[in-house]
Amino acid sequence: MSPYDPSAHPPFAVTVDLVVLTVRQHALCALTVRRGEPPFQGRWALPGGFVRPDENLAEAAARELAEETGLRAQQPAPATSGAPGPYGTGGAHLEQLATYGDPQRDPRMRVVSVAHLVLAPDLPAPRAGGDARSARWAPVDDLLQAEGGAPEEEQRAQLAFDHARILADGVERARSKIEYSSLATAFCPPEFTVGELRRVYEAVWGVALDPRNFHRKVTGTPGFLVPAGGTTTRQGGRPAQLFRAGGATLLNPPMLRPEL
Amino acid sequence: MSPYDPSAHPPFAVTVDLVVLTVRQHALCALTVRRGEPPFQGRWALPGGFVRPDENLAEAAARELAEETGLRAQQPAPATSGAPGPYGTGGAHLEQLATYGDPQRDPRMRVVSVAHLVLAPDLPAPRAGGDARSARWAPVDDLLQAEGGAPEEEQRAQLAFDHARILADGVERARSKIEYSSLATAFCPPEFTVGELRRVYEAVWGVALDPRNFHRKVTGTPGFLVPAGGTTTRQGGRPAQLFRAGGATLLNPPMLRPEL
DNA sequence: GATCATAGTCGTCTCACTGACGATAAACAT
DNA sequence: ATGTTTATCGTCAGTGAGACGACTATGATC
Repeated sequence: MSPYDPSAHPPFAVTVDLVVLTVRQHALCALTVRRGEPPFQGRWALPGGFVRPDENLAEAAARELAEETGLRAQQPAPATSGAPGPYGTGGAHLEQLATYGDPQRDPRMRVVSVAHLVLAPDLPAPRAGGDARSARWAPVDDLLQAEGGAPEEEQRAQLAFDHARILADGVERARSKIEYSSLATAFCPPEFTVGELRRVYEAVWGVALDPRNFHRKVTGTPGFLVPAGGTTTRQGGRPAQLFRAGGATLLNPPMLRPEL
Repeated sequence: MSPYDPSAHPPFAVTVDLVVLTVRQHALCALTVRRGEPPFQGRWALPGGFVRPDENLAEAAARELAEETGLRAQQPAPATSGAPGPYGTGGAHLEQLATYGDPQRDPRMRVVSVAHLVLAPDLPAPRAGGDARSARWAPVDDLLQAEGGAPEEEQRAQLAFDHARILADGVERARSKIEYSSLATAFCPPEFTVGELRRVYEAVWGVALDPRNFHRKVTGTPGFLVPAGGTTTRQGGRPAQLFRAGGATLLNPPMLRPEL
């Protein structure tokens, strides 16, 4: 077989799917949209859509993100290559996750989907997308525990296509990445307190962390947090110092996730 | 725009490219093949090829690996999904790396390439592929330092397409992954000594490690290494105990890569 | 207004682990 | 016999994390 023979390549559709995560009310939540047409009509799915001929994968993901959530998505910085990696999206973090291309993953045709991971602060309004499809935030625990041999009720809660696995992979990526990077700040507003950042870690990992050790760790890591100058009392209790994300992206040594 | 409209999707070609790494003579090397046709005729490139209609991405990568290197590639275990992750390939480790889909990355048509990373022990014969293309192992340092504004000689050494970036991403993945996983054993034969494993780390990271601390670390991590029962003197010096890779895949705490 | 609840911040102690490095062991080369 | 090479065991000091005590500053409640 000769590689790159244009007449030989089978027809593929290429899409981007989005795992958009945020932390709301102490729970890690993912954005889901309700499907308006078969297959999986009425079921929830991850937002996504086709890659257009003139855009790269990151641009397609940013465009879909803007269309589905209204999240302002700045263009991926240099865009000189299709390489993965984080690109700024006006507050939200966007990076390529993985690609899913099982022949049977879409019953209608051969679809290869390049999944992207988005980490966003809790949005003021979880508005639906411009194309009138309804959207909602759902706790990832609810979305994922519906897997396995389950009664009919849970059947309806299951995500369409292979989106449950994509979501699981995205959640795992987020869980491991906040260990060794400053990515947890992507879940926070521009200014936040140490306690708010700690609650992000607790929600993403599903564990309780010691406030004192956490405070020592994050304030003691150079470049992780920079004081923003004010204090806030929005959490109740003693006023807390406000911080902004520092320039450092890598945490060394990493934040340790408690066992079990 | 209606998602999943079959008539609306532009024609994409989907390929897999392979970053095949091994350690030979104290250097991290990558497998490259010489291109026999334009564009980039005569230049070196990463092995790869089209995904066939009836195979998933992992299967396509394993098939290309077998075709280009003769490496026996077992079928990815359950293959119930197109999800990324390691699958056994008869000694060599195979995992999805990232996907590259810039509109201009191939001058002939829109090609989306799902790159995979393969870690293999030093092969007895670096044989060329079945399709008569010449193949060779090249130190990744040579392949990557050819980047940047360089004289004409280095121009010829540069990899075709965006393969230099794909290779760089694969090398970085390997470098970081041996920190917190037992993946370095994928570069070793079934039975190996602590010193051989240390030389793998030294070659991949490009640093010198203290033999005594390294020995303490790897033998003290439960499940990392299991004694194979014999000794060998193939490295000269005092005979060394032979080990096999243990069941543990995650190293906790991780092996620390020295600064700079 | 005193008390309580809540949350933030600073310290202390101990243990695990790492990096630096000394010392010994078992092979081969000369 | 002696030196060289590589493997393996031990020691010691410093860093950082987990456990947890103590104190502080706010709002809520009696």
